[in-house]
Amino acid sequence: MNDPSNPLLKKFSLLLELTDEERAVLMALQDRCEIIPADTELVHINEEYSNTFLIQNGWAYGYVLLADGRQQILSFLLRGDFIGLYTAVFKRAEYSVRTLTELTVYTIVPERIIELFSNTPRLAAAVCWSVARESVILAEHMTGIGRRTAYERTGHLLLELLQRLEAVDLTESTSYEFPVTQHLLADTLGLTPVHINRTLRALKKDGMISYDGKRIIIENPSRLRELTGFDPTYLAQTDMSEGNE
Amino acid sequence: MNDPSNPLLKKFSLLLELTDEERAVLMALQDRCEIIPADTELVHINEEYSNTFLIQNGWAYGYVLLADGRQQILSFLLRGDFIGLYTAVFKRAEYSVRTLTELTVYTIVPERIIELFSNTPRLAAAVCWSVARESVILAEHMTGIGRRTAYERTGHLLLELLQRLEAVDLTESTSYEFPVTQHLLADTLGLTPVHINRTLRALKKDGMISYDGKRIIIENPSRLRELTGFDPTYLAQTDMSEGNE
DNA sequence: CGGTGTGTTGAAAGGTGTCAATGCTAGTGG
DNA sequence: CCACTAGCATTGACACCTTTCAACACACCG
Repeated sequence: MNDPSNPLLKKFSLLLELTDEERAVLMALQDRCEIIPADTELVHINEEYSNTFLIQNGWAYGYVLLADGRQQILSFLLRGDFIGLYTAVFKRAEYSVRTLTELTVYTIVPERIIELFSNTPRLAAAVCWSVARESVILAEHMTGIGRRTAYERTGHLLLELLQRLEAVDLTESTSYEFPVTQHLLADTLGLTPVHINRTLRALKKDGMISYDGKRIIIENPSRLRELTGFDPTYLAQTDMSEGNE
Repeated sequence: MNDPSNPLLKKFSLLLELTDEERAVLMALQDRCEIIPADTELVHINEEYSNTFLIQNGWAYGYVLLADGRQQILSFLLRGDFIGLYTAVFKRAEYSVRTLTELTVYTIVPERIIELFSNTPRLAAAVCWSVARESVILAEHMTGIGRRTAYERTGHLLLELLQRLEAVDLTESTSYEFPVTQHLLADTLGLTPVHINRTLRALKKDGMISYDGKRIIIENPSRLRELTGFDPTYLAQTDMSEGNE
């Protein structure tokens, strides 16, 4: 019951000192473990939520589709991230979510999340924190797309992913597996696949990264941080309001 | 105590049927009414939150500043919107907030918000809903900046504002006061002031809007909705999960 | 009345998009 | 084991949207 490797316990432990009761509630929240194939739609925009998941392994992404086929990737979802958490507060999904790789998830019974609010206020606050954090990451991506050059925002995203993957032990030094196609990367950064390709090559040529199609190596993290104005503050996972601890 | 014109009661009433006790708690949340001059910094990024407000009148905006002076406006905050709500979950501000016009606000004691989580779970869920809604609007702006043309995203924003202002009785038919400078509009939409100017003129020339520098009139809402792919679903204020009602 | 902020306009430069062709790799089936 | 295919990455030429730079008009205000 106190399995320290459990992703949900680990995630929430960063935010607050969990009591035994809270640990028990969190463990009970997690139903069963499931494997979902790559490229599967998990949440469909405007439809009623059916499931909530916590990612154990693999990548997924949230996105919005425009009428003419253009799409915008809103977020990459990694180990420890929730999928469909909004089920706790919204009736219908506000955007779609799709698996990128094969995904190992813990399924979560949505009703249990709602019960959190009644019975364990500190955990409710932590859920609220998760929702808010998503919004912070969105804000950062938005300033990227709106005000950074292609070069800056591409580097910025790669650094963000390094940081987030590091927090869940999916990096090796400054490299990580990167299952994102350039087309998807383009839809994330508001560029075209062709231009993403050129930008990646520019990053390679400048000695900032290596990339063989499967794995990203950040060759010169500190220089890249300078060039892209990357400030990891927004990713901090330990700054929950003390009033809830 | 049951003042139906109170903005906070009105806001939350849309989400759930408030009990008398909940009404009382919400009223007690609101401390005093205050007037803040235009162009005042209310929340400073990375600093500890000092205040939470609920807007009664006037405009404010959230923004992020890059090192070299570039800035991205993240959101416009209107009547009924919270400022610094994140104080409930974050220790430090994730972005700055500044008044655009003179602002009439209700001040809210942050500690009281935290108490909400312990004592009135349904209100806690409503706060969480507010946080989530912000994230939904951010997502929509992001797809705008990332995947829509200057013309589309400008029209889209003007339609969004029409819809949001309508919900708080600040429109006259399809027109509303618009205190945003073109420079600020540029920083919102990821464009330059010059190009915003040209885009607004194009919208005027096409008979979509009128604009005299102070007031926007949407001349042809349905056509503009078509042209910009505006789907107001994401702004709905009545779709909180039933589990919390 | 001059200063400052805002809006407007034109010309030119440049970043990014579009179009199109080629190469590469993995998977499939004969 | 070898075509064959499909998807993705790569590259070049060119077009175009948006930016940059610059100048001017206008309103507000001390």
